[in-house]
Amino acid sequence: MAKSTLPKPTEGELAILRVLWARGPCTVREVQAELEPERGTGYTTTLKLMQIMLEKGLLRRDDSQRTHIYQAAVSRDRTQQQLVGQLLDQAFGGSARQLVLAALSSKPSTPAELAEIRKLLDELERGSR
Amino acid sequence: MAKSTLPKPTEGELAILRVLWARGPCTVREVQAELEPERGTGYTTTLKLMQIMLEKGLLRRDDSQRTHIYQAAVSRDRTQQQLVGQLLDQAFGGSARQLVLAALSSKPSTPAELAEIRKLLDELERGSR
DNA sequence: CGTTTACTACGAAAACCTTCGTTGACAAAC
DNA sequence: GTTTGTCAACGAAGGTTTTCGTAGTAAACG
Repeated sequence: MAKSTLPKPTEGELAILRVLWARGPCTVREVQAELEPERGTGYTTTLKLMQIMLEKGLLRRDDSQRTHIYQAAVSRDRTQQQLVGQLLDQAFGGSARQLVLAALSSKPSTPAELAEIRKLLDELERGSR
Repeated sequence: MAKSTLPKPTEGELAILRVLWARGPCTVREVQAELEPERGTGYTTTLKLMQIMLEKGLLRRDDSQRTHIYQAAVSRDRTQQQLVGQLLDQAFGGSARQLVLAALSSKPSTPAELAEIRKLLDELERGSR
């Protein structure tokens, strides 16, 4: 290991990662097309951001063709865990219970979703860990 | 209402809010003393940050005495909800279940804590919303 | 009083993030 | 082969965050 030192993605970077996680390897143009409606930024903005992310090690790219292909270098799960862990420390004093409470009350969950979370608890308790 | 437009606290600001939430109204010196070990920043840094937070509306202060007394102008619950809601959208596509999963696996929880969360679920289900 | 101490205010510097205009290279179309 | 369009690279500007040095001011003390 050695990847613990990967920087925390910024808001703009996270938007790009979202696209790459969902669609797999993409060109800048594809990412830009996906993001344009929601962010309204131009092509060069997205390009620049992705180049910076490459330098930071958040993305990888294949530049053997004229049109470069980018992909995420960090996994979704790992990044989500990093972000939530950080929030846990910074805003919740490490109390997972409080975080869960805030999460569930910030957005009304469907009963189905609550049931799923309950199932999750069962698994966690069983497998201890 | 009208407070929905309060800015999202930055990392440094959050550290200050943590202290004020825990200890109630404080002088800059008190906040600084609390933060110094963990952040290593000087007195004027903390002061400046708190002054900026005052401008942003994140803090209130009583300056009737020479030594000003600051307190949080945003509630802990509300801020936590704001932050977690944002993270939910930006990194979890709105899936509370995934966020809870990440939270619980990012830090091993004690069985006691798991039980508490379970109780929380019960309450949420009972009281709906 | 005059000196020391404690505190706030101000300004500026450094780092980072976001944005975009411009340029040059390459390829496809005519 | 020239024109037209697409793409990556570069650099710069504007904004925000974080940091601190310096200076001014009120209080405390002798």
